[in-house]
Amino acid sequence: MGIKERKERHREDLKAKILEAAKKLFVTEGYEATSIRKIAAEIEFSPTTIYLYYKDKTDIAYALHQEGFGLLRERFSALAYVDDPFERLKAMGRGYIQFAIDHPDFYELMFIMKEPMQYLQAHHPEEEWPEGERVFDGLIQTVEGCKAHGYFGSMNTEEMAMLSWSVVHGLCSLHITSHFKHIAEKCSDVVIVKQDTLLENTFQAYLRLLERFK
Amino acid sequence: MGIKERKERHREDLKAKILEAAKKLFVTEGYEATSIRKIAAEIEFSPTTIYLYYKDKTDIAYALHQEGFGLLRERFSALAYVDDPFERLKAMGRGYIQFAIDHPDFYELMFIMKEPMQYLQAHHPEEEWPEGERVFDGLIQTVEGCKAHGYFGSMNTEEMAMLSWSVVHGLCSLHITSHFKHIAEKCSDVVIVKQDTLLENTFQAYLRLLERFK
DNA sequence: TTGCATTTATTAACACTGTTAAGTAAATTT
DNA sequence: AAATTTACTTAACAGTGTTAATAAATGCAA
Repeated sequence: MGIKERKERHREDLKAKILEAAKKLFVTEGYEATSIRKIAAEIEFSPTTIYLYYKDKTDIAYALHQEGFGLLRERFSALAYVDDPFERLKAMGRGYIQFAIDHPDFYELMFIMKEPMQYLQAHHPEEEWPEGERVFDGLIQTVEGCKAHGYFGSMNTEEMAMLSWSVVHGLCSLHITSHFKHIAEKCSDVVIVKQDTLLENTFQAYLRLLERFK
Repeated sequence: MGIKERKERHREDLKAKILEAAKKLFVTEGYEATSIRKIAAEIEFSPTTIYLYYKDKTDIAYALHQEGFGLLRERFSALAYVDDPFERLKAMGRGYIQFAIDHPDFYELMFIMKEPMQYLQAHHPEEEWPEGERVFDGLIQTVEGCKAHGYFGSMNTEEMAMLSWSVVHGLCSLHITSHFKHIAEKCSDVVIVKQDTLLENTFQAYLRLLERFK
């Protein structure tokens, strides 16, 4: 009974091809400009065929959102071997920021846009955002490790993780939406010139704050 | 020569009426659902008339963005009389968070969406986002006051302001885009139940961090 | 007051968008 | 060989932002 399997394979192939085309358009032209019709043209199928493989556009958005998390995890995977948890926490923060700079469109899809989360809520209400949880769990464990090494004495682990995430996300989010750019000129204290270093400096200010807790 | 003035008044009136209609739709149905045609129907004009008063849709987005900043400043104005700068800083943070909870759609337009900033860049490249700068200046001055009272000893003022903004924006942004909701369940340490208190608790964790600097 | 010019608003249209219902052709099963 | 399922397409709906061309209202000079 290999026919059914061959068909299933073919189906998976086409689904992957659609996503590949969507990704290509998304990376080069952004999410809004990535229309169903353009994806269809890219793979030389009719637009309605897309709907046989993806429920709607938010479904594709979520699939791309998952791709983005794959890239982020790839970056973080190298940090698993950093033994000192505080060093790891710092490196995670830098890695997160660098990811946002390197892949602003993916970052937007993963942490700024509503569409992927809307899809999750609408079509899989039972599942709890596995991609996000997986990364957040890594953060929780790192913070836990920091506590074991004498950092953040009285602080709640989850709150500390949440705070660390909020800091770097706040920075990345304001950077990507170009809110920073319009405020950065004010902060031209000779030192701060490049926008990226403003991100780094603010993040380092946060780290200095944390180090006080040793 | 009062005719020209009367016309100008009439023109301003209609421009205001358009914005009022846009605001009404925007608040009740969100930005995406606020179409030019709907705004036009609301004020009983043809859709193209809108373009005689606003360049394009991002122009309207920016006008609403300004309205939002008016609301935020209104909230902050009451804090000008809080003498202790650290108390003021804390209150500003809480006020900012509460604003995001009370007016999520405005918050989105002000700090998450790209459209208003795009309009600013495209049509007024010389101006430097006056709304944002005005609020940020208030923050800078408050941080400066904190330093004068012995807080944040060695820290750079701008970096400290940036960090404070990033923390609260990170929290609000993740809250509004409903990224928190899908992670919050994991943090159900008996204590943390409501999502809003998770925001408050994380913010307080940040404040505890800051207080160490006294 | 009449005729002309300017301002203001409208109609019609372009080029798109996501999405669905209905129809067709090919592959598979009976 | 006939019937049925699967895979895909065509046509269409209902909307979007935006612009060019046109009509109506207004102000001003003769």
